[in-house]
Amino acid sequence: MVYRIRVISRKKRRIMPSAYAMRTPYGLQVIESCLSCPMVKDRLFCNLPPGAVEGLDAISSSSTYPKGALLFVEGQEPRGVFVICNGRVKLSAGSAGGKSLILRIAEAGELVGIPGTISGQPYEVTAEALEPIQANFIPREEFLRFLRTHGDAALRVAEILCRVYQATYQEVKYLGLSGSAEGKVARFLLDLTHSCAQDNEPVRATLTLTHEEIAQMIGASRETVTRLFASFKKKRLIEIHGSTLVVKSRANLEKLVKA
Amino acid sequence: MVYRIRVISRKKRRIMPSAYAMRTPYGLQVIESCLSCPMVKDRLFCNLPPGAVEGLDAISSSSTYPKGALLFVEGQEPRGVFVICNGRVKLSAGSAGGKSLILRIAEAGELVGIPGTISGQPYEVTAEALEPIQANFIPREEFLRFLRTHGDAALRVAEILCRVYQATYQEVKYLGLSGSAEGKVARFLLDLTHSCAQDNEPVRATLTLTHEEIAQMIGASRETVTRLFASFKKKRLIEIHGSTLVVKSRANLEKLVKA
DNA sequence: AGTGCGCGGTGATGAGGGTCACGCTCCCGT
DNA sequence: ACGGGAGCGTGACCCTCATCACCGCGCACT
Repeated sequence: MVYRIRVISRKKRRIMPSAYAMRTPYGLQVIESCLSCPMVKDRLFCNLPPGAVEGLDAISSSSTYPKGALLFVEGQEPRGVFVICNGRVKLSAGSAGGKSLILRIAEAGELVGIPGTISGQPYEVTAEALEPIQANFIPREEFLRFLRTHGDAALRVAEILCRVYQATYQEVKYLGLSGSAEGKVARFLLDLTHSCAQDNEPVRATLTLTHEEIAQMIGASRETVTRLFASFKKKRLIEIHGSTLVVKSRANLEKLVKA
Repeated sequence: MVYRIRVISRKKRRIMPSAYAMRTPYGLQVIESCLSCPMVKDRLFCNLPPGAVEGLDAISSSSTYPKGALLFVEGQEPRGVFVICNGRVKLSAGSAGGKSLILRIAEAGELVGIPGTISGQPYEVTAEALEPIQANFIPREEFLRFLRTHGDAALRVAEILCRVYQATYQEVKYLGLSGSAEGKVARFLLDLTHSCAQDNEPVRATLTLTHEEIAQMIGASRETVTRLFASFKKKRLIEIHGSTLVVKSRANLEKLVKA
């Protein structure tokens, strides 16, 4: 049950989604404010009264980070909140003993560091850029002041917090409710292809995480993940070609989750 | 790894904290509104502008529930939010297969069911009264309308959501980061006596949960909890007299957590 | 080309802990 | 008084999975 971090160093990522690739050198500010760029997932602050978005723009500053950069680390005093413009950010928790657990992967449009920023408690997780990313930073005090004067934005933030909570809750179900490692991997694969609804059609997805990272997400060892992937392939449940994953039978995977 | 529910029926609780004991028959409304009664932990809606609390009073209705009553169950459409006036409420998640996992125990003054109410997603957990309780219910629509018109209350709700998130995050650390069952139980005991700060003085606490429930909180089997309690007693780390627990050495327990 | 490193794949091994199967002690209801 | 049920205690068994120790591959350097 001990998931030691085998490698501490920055990982070279083999798969680099070209959409996110940053051609600019580190530190160069490319977009003035990405609050105005399309927020793919959350659309956090749209539908706000006129003036609100401008107010946000005024207090936020955009910058880029190289792969492996740490936006903040566990236990740090909360400085503020980050809005991810593009790229993905890994949120993980460590423990004394070198174990590490990935809570979620934040994607473009998501907020990172809100719980700490709202509550004033130290950041509970460590945020690391999985790729070169661009993000907006909003300092805590300014953000809180903004929320106090824009009640509807506060409600929006509450909704976002719900989503963060939901993700964490998912993690709990991973770790606690799926009895076997087999069930966890199965559930992970189902979550990956969650968006595609049809039940028994083969579903494609892109596997952007290493076995090691998957292991840290579901609370298992790297070897177990490798072995179970092999086992699933043998059972014709999945296929893997390069970095694309094909789920052949969602129904059968679901059976494994329940078992 | 399968924590089957051995017993489904309502449990008779041996320890009944007299402070919470309801002398009134089920259904009788005792206090008109408990929003005005002391909110021990959260003090949720104090410091709000005049009129706000009254507005909340107007849309909330108080009632009592017997031990074992379900405020809501997992998967249900969110009807609204509950404010616990006294008594404790168990929030748990089940899985197909009879497994069950306790996420947290909500106490007097806490809100129950907020994530669902805010986000509109079905309740993710089941809320069951551990004792006869009294609670205020605020319907979803009214609550949202109230938040929209009272921005500062929305911010307060965001803070409360943070706390809910924190609790869930704790749970994740239980399940994922503490390698052995021994570590989990040790961490649980430390959390129990969390408030008492001194490090090596014996600390007293009241054990209100059964071994089975503790097992469900930390993701272990009932037998393991029993065995580890015995082991800790043998190692002079703790003592148990009736329902009171004495932690002799927090420092040594902390060593076990790290291991 | 050579070398290093990150990553995936696999076998052997062992222990931790889940499960089953009991027995015991309270406490409650009748 | 006497079930009966809920909760605790404990022994035996055995399966899962973490761990260690390898190897091979491919990419990115210089």
